[in-house]
Amino acid sequence: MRMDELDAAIVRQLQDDARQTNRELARRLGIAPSTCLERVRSLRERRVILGYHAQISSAALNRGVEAFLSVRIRPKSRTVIDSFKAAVIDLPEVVAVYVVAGDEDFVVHVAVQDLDHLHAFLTDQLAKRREVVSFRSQIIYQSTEKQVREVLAAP
Amino acid sequence: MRMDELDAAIVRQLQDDARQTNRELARRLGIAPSTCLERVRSLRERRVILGYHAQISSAALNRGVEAFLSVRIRPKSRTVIDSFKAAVIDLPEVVAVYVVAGDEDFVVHVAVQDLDHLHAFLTDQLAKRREVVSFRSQIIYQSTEKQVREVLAAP
DNA sequence: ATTGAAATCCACTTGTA
DNA sequence: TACAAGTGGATTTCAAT
Repeated sequence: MRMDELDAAIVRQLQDDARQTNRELARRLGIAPSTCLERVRSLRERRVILGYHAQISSAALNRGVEAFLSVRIRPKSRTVIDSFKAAVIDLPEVVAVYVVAGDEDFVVHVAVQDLDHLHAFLTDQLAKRREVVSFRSQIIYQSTEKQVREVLAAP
Repeated sequence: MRMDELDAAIVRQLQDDARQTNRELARRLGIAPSTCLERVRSLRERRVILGYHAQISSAALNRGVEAFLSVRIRPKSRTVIDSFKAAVIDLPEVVAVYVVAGDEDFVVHVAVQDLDHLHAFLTDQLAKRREVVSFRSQIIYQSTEKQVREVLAAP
């Protein structure tokens, strides 16, 4: 289950470009294509690589406005938490749901076409729920995402 | 630049699995492989598809603890905003940086090995910066991400 | 585990409508 | 714009180390 330097390099490469050919990947790492293929297969089986996803322009999907909504709910019982999470993730405006510790209980990442739709979502979908005590909005002006590199364990 | 139903279907498929072969993709959509290839190429050229990325298990990368840090800075000048953003994105603990409107100015998504490292990051890296007025932490217990589907424009 | 070689499969181009 | 067929190249398997 442990990752060596080669696994880490493969992971870095595939995070950067998941569609590069196996040959190209092998060449960059200085190993044989068959070895590379076996490594990648193992990483998938060990659930180090969880999947391969195309990154899509939000604007092209007609979702020009994104926001984080930090939501406080009550009561904080498992059933209420689970049902809120399940209901919210199914809404088409929602991109991601995070259960968090802090002032609020959830962070909901939404992506909508414009500010009107954001407002409509807040009032018609979120505020209407009885378990929602309060929420806070953070409209996203810019976002920068990075590759996640392995943290080396102490030797 | 406009997307039709076929483009939307391709985008959905590649969000789900970016490594499926062009033939497989074509078969699912009921079109010829050459047609499919041309469509995908066009989507890349039009910057609808921005890239292809492997999704990696945080735990496998030795980053078992994730958090959102909402940060207030001062002054809110462009130079300070830009330099804070540039400095923070380069820190290895940081996964993503969002410039936001709301109570705070930034949301910083971090992924670290454990709570000790989170605390060290907050005190040694974040709180030390002179432009940081205050911040708020939300530790992520669970996260659920979704596919983003196209919002259809009104006909 | 890693490899080279063989066999299968696919990407990409071209030609046609 | 869509398709079918062809070719060069890639993926994948496997025997050997």
